[in-house]
Amino acid sequence: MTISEQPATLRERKKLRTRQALIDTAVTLFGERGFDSTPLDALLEQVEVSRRTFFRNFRSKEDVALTAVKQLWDVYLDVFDGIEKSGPLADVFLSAMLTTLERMDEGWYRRFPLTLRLIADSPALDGHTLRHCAEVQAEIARQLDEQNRLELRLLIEFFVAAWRCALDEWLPDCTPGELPAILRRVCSTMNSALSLEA
Amino acid sequence: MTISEQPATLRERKKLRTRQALIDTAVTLFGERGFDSTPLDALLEQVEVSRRTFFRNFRSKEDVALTAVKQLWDVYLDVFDGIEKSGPLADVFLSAMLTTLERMDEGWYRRFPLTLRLIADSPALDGHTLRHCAEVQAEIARQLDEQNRLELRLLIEFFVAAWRCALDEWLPDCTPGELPAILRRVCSTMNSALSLEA
DNA sequence: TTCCAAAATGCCACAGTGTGGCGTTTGCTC
DNA sequence: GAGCAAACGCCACACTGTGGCATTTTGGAA
Repeated sequence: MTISEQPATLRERKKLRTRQALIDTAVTLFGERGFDSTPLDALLEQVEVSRRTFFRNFRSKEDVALTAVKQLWDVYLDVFDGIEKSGPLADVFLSAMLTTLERMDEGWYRRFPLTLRLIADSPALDGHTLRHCAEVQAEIARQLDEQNRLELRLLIEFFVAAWRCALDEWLPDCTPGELPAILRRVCSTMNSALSLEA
Repeated sequence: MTISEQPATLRERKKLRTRQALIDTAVTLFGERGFDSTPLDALLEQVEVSRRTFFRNFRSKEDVALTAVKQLWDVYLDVFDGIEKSGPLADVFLSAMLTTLERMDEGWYRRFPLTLRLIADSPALDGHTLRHCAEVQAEIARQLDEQNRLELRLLIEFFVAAWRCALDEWLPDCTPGELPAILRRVCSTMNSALSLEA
């Protein structure tokens, strides 16, 4: 599961409920009417919250649409933090992602493909996602801070690139069980990609 | 040189002059006062053009700030289109960029470092740049359309990642002559990065 | 030189996003 | 039930980006 904490107080539960309603409604609504062509007010009206409350929960319109992506990387950073780092780092990055994928719940596997399609259709969302990936990469590098800064930085870039490639291959079907296999295949292709001939 | 065409007609020269004034003023003004905290009106007032004319020349506030980046990739795509593709593709990508760097003029080498600093300070600009890189990558892939789609896609991702790493290493000094050497060094590190151990 | 058509510009109004102030409601605690 | 703090809704505002329309400027041709 991503996060299954049960907040004791009623107030926090209520707050979480509207937050979740905003997330769910956003993905479906933007999916139906398009992200760019759907005013934020349409979402607020449907969930029945004021703009003020929305912006207390999310930084931007893009933020709420990309919640599934952020959740994934949050879990990834958590998994990566607790994983044993030995052997080839590329394998560590990969197995951390495989573990992460196992932790995500069914709700996430429903929302994530929808989010990917939103991203594919909206340059603004794509830019936001890439920027978020960059932040995650910086965070990973911070955790590993070693001497081979350049090689480490490159490897992180390569892995995230492989992940995005895997998502592109997964996008048409989006069968949850196939994603790990696709990611493995893409990662095993990395070496031969570097020596590709024209 | 990037583009040194002399438009015959006075009208086009005038238009290019205001366009160039917008570009130059934007980089310096945003550099002084920050991209996010500088209203577009400040730029328009300084160059003495209306908002309407600005948006006929540029798609957005980010667009004008990132002109140097777009110019680079425009030249790169042009160089890459005419280059001989033989041997390791990674070398082809690298030499195309080296040729591109030789083609850029002094004005560009003055604006480009300023632009890089703007990007480093503004997440919005960073997102726009990454998105633009993605479009360039898609264009390169389109030119090469072969059978090994996955390996090709990965290699392109890796090269652009290496380029961004090189820029990060170059950013502190920004000595124009050092960039090719840095890029060569980063590219030669790609192989060992993949086999990095924890 | 003069006149016309096209292009470029400026002005105005509007939609949409995001922020801050401020009063009001709601839930927590005693 | 009373007091308190958190969350909320309403309002006004700044900024970005778009479209309509009148005006000026320029290129070209009579």
